[in-house]
Amino acid sequence: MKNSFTEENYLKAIYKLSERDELVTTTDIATMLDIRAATVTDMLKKLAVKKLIRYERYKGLSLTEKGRAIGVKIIRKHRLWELFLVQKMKFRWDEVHEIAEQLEHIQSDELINRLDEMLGFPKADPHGDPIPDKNGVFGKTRTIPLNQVKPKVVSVVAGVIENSNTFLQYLDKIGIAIGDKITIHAIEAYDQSHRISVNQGKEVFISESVAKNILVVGK
Amino acid sequence: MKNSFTEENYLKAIYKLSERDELVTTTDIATMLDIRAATVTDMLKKLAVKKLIRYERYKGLSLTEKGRAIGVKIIRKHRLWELFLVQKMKFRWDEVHEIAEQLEHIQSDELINRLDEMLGFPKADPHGDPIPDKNGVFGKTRTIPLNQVKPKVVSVVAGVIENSNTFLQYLDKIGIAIGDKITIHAIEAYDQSHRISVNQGKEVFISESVAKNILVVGK
DNA sequence: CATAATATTTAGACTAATCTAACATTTTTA
DNA sequence: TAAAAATGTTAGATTAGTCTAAATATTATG
Repeated sequence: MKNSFTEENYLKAIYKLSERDELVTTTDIATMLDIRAATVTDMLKKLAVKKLIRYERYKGLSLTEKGRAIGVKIIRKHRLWELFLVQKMKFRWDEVHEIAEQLEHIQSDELINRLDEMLGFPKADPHGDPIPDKNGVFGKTRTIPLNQVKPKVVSVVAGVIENSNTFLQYLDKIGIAIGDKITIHAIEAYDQSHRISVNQGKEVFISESVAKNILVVGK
Repeated sequence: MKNSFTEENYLKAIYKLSERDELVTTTDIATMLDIRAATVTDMLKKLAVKKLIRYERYKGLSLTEKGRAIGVKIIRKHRLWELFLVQKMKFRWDEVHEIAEQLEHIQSDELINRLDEMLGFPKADPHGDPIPDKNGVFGKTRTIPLNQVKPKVVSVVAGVIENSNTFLQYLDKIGIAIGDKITIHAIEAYDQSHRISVNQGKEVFISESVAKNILVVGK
C-alpha cells in the first residue's frame, strides 16, 4: 500500500515523459533518472504488477489512472513546495529545486492542502510550471513568451522556458521575479533587444533571447 | 559521506537514550525503534566503523562528538518543524509528530536556519521540549509544572510533561496552547484543583493532575 | 557460586534497488 | 531485405536494512 520514494520518482518521471508522448520507453526513463536500462526494466515489471502502468515487453508503457494520480500528486507537491520556499522562505528560484526534490515525498494530504491554501491556490510554480489542484487537474493558464507581447501592454511574469540556474540567476540579478509586472517600452529594430520596465520601476535592457525565455500572462 | 534516514533515526534514538544514561544498550535501541536486537547489533557495527559511536561487544555504546552532532541536529529539525506546523500551518499539537518524523530528514542547513529565524529562534517546541541552536547547544530555560506556581503570578505555557494525544487534545479543548499566559486564581484545598484564567480570559477549572502535567516558565 | 534468566551477538536468509555482462528484439540503413 | 545499430531484457551479483533461530556472554538469584 505504501509507495517508496523510488517508486514515486519513477511515476513522476514517467508522467513527465507522458506529457510529450503517451508511449514511454525504457531508455527515456533510464536517461531521466540517470540509472541503467536494466534497472528500469526490473522496476517496470513491479509497477505493472501493482497496476500503476500498462507494460508489455519491448513495447513501451503508459500510466494507468492510478499511476498517473501518484505522478501528478508528486508534481503538485514539488511545485507547491518550490513556491513556498521562494515566497515564504525567501529562497531564489534557482535554489529551490533540490530541496523540493526531498519535500515532494512528505506524506500528508492535510499539510499539502494547507500549503496550497496558504499560497493562495497558485496556478504555477516559480519556474512557471503549472500546479495541478488537489484532484490532479491542471488549470489552463496560457502563458506566452515576453517577446510576443506588444509594447505598452502590461504583463505578469509567470515563469521561464529554459530554467537553467545561470538564467534564473541572471533574472534575479537584473531584478525580475515571478509576479513582477513588465511593460515593454521599445524593441530595437536591428537586434530585437527589448527596453522594459519592471513594476513601473527603472528601465532595463534585455536581449531577444532573454525575452523569448520569459513566460508571461497577459493582464 | 551521506547519512541515510535509517542511520539518522538510530543516532536520534541513541541521543535520546543518552540523555537518561550515558551508556546505551542494544535492547534499549531495539525497543525505541521497534526492531529486533539482532538488527541493532548489525547497525552498531556500521556506526562504529563510521566513528559515530564508541562500541564494544556486549559492553553497550556511547555517541562520539560526530554522532552526537547528527543526533542533535535531527532533534533540532524535528522540533523546529513541529513548531512550524503548529504556528504557521495551524496544526494541533497532537497532529504534528508524524509529519515532523518525515520532515526531520530534509537536508538543507539553509532551510532549517531560515525556519529557525522565521519562528524567532524558539527555545522549545509545542510539547515544551527544548530546541538546540545551530551549534547543537540547548538553552537552559528551566520550566516548572503549573502546580508549583503561586496564585496571582502570571506564567507562560511552555509545554507538557506527558504528551499523549488525549492530553493534548484535552488542553486544546479547554483552550490552552503554547505561549498562553496563565494566572492561577485559587487552589481548592480539598482536591488541589486549580481555578485559572488563560490570557486574562474567562476562568476554567483544571484538576491537580492536569496542573502537574503543564510546564510553564515564570514571567 | 552454580545455574537460571536476560541480553547480546552470530549465522543465514530475504527484499528492494541497483549494477554489469550477455542475450534478444526491434529499428534503421546500405 | 539482410546486416548493423539501437533498444530492451535476462541472469547473476551487490548493498542496506531487516528478519528468525541458534549460540554466547552477562547478570541475577536460590
